[in-house]
Amino acid sequence: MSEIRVTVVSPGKRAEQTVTTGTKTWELFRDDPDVIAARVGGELRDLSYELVAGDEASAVPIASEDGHAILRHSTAHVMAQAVQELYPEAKLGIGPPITDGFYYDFDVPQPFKPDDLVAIETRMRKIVKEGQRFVRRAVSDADARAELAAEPYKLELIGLKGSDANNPGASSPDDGDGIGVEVGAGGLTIYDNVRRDGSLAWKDLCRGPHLPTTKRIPAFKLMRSAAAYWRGDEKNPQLQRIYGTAWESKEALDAYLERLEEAARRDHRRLGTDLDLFSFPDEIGSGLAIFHPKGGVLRKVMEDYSRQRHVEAGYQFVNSPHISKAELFETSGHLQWFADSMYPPMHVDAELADDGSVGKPGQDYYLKPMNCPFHCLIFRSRGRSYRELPLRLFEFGGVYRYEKSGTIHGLTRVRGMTQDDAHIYCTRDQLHDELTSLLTFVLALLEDYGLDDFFLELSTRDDSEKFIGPHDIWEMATQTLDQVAKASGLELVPDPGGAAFYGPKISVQARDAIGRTWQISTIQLDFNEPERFELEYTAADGSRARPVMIHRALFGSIERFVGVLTEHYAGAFPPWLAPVQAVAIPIAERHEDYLRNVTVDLKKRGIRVELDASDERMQKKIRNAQLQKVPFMLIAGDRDVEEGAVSFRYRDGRQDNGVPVAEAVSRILDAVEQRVQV
RNA sequence: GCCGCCUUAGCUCAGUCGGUAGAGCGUCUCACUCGUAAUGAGAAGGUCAUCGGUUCGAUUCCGAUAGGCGGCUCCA
Repeated sequence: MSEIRVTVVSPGKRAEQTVTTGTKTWELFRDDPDVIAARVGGELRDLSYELVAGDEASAVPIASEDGHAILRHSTAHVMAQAVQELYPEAKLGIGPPITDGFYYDFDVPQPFKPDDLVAIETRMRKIVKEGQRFVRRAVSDADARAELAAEPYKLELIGLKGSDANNPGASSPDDGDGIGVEVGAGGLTIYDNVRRDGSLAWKDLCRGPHLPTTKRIPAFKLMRSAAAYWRGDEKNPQLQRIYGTAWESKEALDAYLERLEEAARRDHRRLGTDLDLFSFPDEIGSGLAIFHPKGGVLRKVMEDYSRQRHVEAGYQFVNSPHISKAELFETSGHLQWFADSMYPPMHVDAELADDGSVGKPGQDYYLKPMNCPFHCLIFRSRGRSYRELPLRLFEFGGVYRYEKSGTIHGLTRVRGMTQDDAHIYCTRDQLHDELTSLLTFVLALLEDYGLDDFFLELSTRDDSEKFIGPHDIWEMATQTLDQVAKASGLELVPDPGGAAFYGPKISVQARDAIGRTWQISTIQLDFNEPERFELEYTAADGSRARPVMIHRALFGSIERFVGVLTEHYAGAFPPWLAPVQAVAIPIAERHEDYLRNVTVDLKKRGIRVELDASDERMQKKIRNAQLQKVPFMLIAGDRDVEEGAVSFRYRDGRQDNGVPVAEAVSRILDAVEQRVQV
């Protein structure tokens, strides 16, 4: 038996160690029960990994990011075993860890019902209790095929892995489709689940690594089941997916569940009702919102401020109708590409002659899904000079899209919306500067709204045939977007192949209360419509040239932005946006007149203030204002009236007593003008 | 669009193993005039989403439609 040198790496420390050959990784970390795996030479390994000379190993604690992923992946295996024990006909899809949990897909004859999940969870607890070991075993492709002959989806994955050699981009371990979790870049491995008596309980094609045993799963819970298309493709069969979560302790699991409940409390759909902002009456139709007075004032403030900023940024304001003849959308191309997601046409003016023959053919009118064709017509309405460029046309344009029913979601995915839409026509030479200033404009505006939980996504073309337009402008525009985005210091997520067919795009992706992302701002180049509308301007040398067109929306849609902002602030909007900025609360009825004067003064200064003269006790009035998340409460009783003061209460419970009325007024005005949160 | 689940008062939800329904909050009325998150009493309010079927009888069982929720796909 010989000896080898290995290095144990821990934060800020490297310790060389001599061990005998055949030493397993777990022996390095035997003193720490929280260690469930190791990173050896950059690769995650099981604790049963046999060390070789020169290995550098660091511990992976269960509560780390890697540790969570391993724990959840292992829990997914336990779930799959439980499912196949209970439903032997179930075929395995994939089962990767995801943010805060894991899922596993199954092809089963009957979708899972809520009771099934309870049964599966019970069976999982039994498997955990059994303390089955996860045992890694390398297999050849041929052996894997033989062993997994009954698992058609696994066989397909093995086939995909084979094709990877020729097509590295097909499915790498890191492209987020979960397939890499099953089949790594190297040779295939199978993990056996082995009972304490040595018998084989279950096995799965898997890259690993895993926990040493199922006993090391401290806390887990199955969350829900849902259908998912195999390999994410609508044309493939739908599998039944079960989502679950797993944590290093019962406490961590409870904290996570509490976090979900907290998120539900900030859900804009709930707050929309609680704060009386908006609603979706069934009578109107799915995805069509009405804004109540408080939501209306929120929108008005947003729109007013947006208009002001657009004036400053050199935009011109235009308007266009909500409907148009089909011809316009044939010219723009929208009908060819997006007819399915447009509301069907209104056929008008058709007349039949007495003999039943067509007298007058009539016209098809469509609700507009986009504002750009109208703006192109404005550009084309007369001859344009290079001196007018960049021409920036802005409109709060109402558009309607017949989104698939299953995608409708509160204000964040609607069928009728208002875009803060503008189209910029410029020369190629102006493109770089225009994109640069645009992105600065976008980010500044988002900052004004206090939004900070977002990232940028750069959608570019790939080599496929679907993209049109000159390569050099694609390249230049993509580079410009990339440079400007990187200079912003924000996370920039590449989205290769995600561009629209007619141009590259940069978008701002905001996260909602439970982490779903929604596109808000977008800046998009369009090499298509100037062509289709034959847009031209006269250049300095008298020649005719085609402008480049930029689509851009900052809120994206006002509706979605209201939804995102509502969740961002959990309904506690900063004073400048708050539907009601201050409530005056008299301690007794005799203090009403005094406070009424204060509110009159505030209203004159443009503050949205209400006097609560209801028949309630003042404690109840404070509670009501608190629940409505009103930023400021001005409370007055005998002492305040005597002193010409108010008790100035913030919605977080802070309070300053005896604040002179003038100071109270200026505090409110300042907060509103500075657009600060309080 | 696909899969599953759901729809009872303005809101949040009980309930009826098939015999047409309750609570809390909110609303209205009255009393109380109160010092920092719920004063008390009373009243009104529901064709149990809609339509069809089964049944002596349907809010309850079945089907369809609409709407919602969670995913998947999609998102110009």
